[in-house]
Amino acid sequence: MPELPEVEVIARGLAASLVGRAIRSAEAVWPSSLLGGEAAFARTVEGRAVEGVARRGKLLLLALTGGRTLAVHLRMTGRLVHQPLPEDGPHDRVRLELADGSRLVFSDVRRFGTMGAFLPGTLELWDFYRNLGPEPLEMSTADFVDRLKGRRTRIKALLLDQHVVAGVGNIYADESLFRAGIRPSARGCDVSRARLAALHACLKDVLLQAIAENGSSIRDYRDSGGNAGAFQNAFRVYGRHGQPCVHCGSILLKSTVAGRTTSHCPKCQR
DNA sequence: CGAACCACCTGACGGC
DNA sequence: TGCCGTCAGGTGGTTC
Repeated sequence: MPELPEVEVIARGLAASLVGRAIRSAEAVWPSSLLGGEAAFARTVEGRAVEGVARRGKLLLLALTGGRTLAVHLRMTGRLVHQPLPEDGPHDRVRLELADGSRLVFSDVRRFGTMGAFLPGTLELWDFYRNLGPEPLEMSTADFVDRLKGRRTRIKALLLDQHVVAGVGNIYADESLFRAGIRPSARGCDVSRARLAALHACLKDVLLQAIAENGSSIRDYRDSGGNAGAFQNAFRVYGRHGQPCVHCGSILLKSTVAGRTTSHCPKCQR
């Protein structure tokens, strides 16, 4: 569910409401959602205060006192919500009771999401974290182009590969490729450097616009305050197969690329 | 190296 | 009403 923009919105919301608050206790309603054991998790976070909230790719990173890090990957249906008035939900997986009586809840219908607590210096040992590619909003266009240019893989699969670029998912892959006029099934090596540079610009544009609109809510996504986003109203291709292209009126096609449902315009994207 | 599958889970929706 | 197939913002592993 949440991709880079949604995770960024959540991180900003949590930074505003959580920094300075201490974790009194941790309760794992569904311990399998934790990386590592429940006891070690509780031991690492209990008594620690939140010093800052950041995002890396689709990962939420809460910096805790003592150099510890609480990392959360929401996968498809995860939510991380700060509740001033704690209220149990049917899909709560981990509940963190804060010293002021509020609660930080990690809930996740499909249970794909994970939460892990890391001691100083150990986050970098986690394969998923260590192998993340650069941030699309921070990397140079030259670096972006280089990472896609030499590859025979389909360009949409490259965008979705978190080792190539971190944070892009199905929505923003389709939307950025449409804006750049590139077919999702084109191979990286078959797209010119100029068009790859244009793709980087379009990707940054669409990510920034989505962040400005509080992310995209299709069914499950909610920000840290439990509110929906609005960028779903700005989709040009995602989920619109069978409907007319906003640019040329051609019927948008549906296909599968990298195992994911894909929508594109046969006329505007080459 | 690349692509096509399956797996992990639950819930919503459409067809019959 | 209810059963069944299909699909979903992600990632990881296997096989060919």
